[in-house]
Amino acid sequence: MARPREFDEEAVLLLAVEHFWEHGYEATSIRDLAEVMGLTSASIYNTFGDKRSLYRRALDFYVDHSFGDRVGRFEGNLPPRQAVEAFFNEIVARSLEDTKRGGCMLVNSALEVAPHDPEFQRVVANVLVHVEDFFRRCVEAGQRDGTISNRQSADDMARMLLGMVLGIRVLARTRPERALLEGLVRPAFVLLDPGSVAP
Amino acid sequence: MARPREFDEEAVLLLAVEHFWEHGYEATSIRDLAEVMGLTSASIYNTFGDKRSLYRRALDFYVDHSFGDRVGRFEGNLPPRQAVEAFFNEIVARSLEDTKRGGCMLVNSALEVAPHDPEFQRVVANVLVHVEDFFRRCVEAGQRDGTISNRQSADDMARMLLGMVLGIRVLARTRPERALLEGLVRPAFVLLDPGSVAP
DNA sequence: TGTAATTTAAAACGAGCGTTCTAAAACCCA
DNA sequence: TGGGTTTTAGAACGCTCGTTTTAAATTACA
Repeated sequence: MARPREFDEEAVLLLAVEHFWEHGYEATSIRDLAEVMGLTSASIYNTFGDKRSLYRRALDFYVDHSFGDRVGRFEGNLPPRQAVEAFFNEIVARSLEDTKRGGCMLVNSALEVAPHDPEFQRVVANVLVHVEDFFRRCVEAGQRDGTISNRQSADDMARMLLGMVLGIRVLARTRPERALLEGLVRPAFVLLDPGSVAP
Repeated sequence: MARPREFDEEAVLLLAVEHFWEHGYEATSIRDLAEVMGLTSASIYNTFGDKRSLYRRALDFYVDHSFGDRVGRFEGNLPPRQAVEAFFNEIVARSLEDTKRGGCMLVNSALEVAPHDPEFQRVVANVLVHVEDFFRRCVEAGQRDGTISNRQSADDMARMLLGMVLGIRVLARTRPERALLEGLVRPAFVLLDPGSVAP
């Protein structure tokens, strides 16, 4: 009936993700994207709609393949305490090998796009809630099996862990130093340790 | 000899700070700034040079009047443990009353400008080092006077506190919820408590 | 009071922006 | 093989960007 596409939609979307991830929303032009994706602007608009819609697709793709994937791999496959530690170790490792200096696209979106765009604010906040929930489930399970301290509420522990993740991702983008990032998580892990007793 | 300026340089710089702070670098145009500052673009270029130089001046101004001011007010005037707590309490309070959703201009710069601009990377990293040093001095002093636990090294404690600050400022921009931010800092304060003993 | 110096106001510059339009090209089914 | 449909390529649109220019306005000092 009609002429078929000459490209794979997911493949070019991934290329868009990588560029948005590294350069952000405002600093990326449609012409930049066309070059990186190997398409003309007409093909981009035909396939993804306008720039904002493409960014939305890119962000969703990123979230599914980073946070979403990570939670899925660890939860259930690891004891809760190890799941938390694995989550942090992977984020620190990712941050240290991030030579493109892209940081975390979700955190970047939280600061560049979300504050003045209600839709993106909702999307970003929703992901952060999911990460917090993951931490809370881990902490609750760890408190039950005795691998995580129950001196603090699971709610507060999850909140703190969420804050640490975000702090790591900000720090990593201007000071990607191993000693700094690894030293940062040590006290958090100590706080998880059971057996600490108030004076 | 010559016609004098019709405006106060510091006053209009503050107006530029407020706009950059809320909207970021890329999304702010010279025309936006001219309107906000009540100047023509020619006056802006005469006084501050190009857009990037003005942003640099604005960021320096912001840092001096937020982090710099805060460290100066607390260190020396408060016992070390209280200095840390006051620092966090003020940041949480600021974040919750931040109706403009500007977040922290330094964190914004760390993610938008610094990654691809060596000069700004150096500036931002330098400020973060100063904040970390402030925390380290507080922890060391607190460990000496017995108000802060010495189970963790002052280096690691300072790193964690720095990470928490950045995490709060990111979270506050998409989820400015009191329970979240206040719950986030509670475990950190518990970690500071002396008297906790390993099992 | 006139002249040199500087700041203003406002127009103008070229470049790049997001987006759309016009044709030509490529395919499937009749 | 031809007609209908979609995708391509690339020019084009109007607009805004950062920055500069031109000329009028304003001052201090000779």
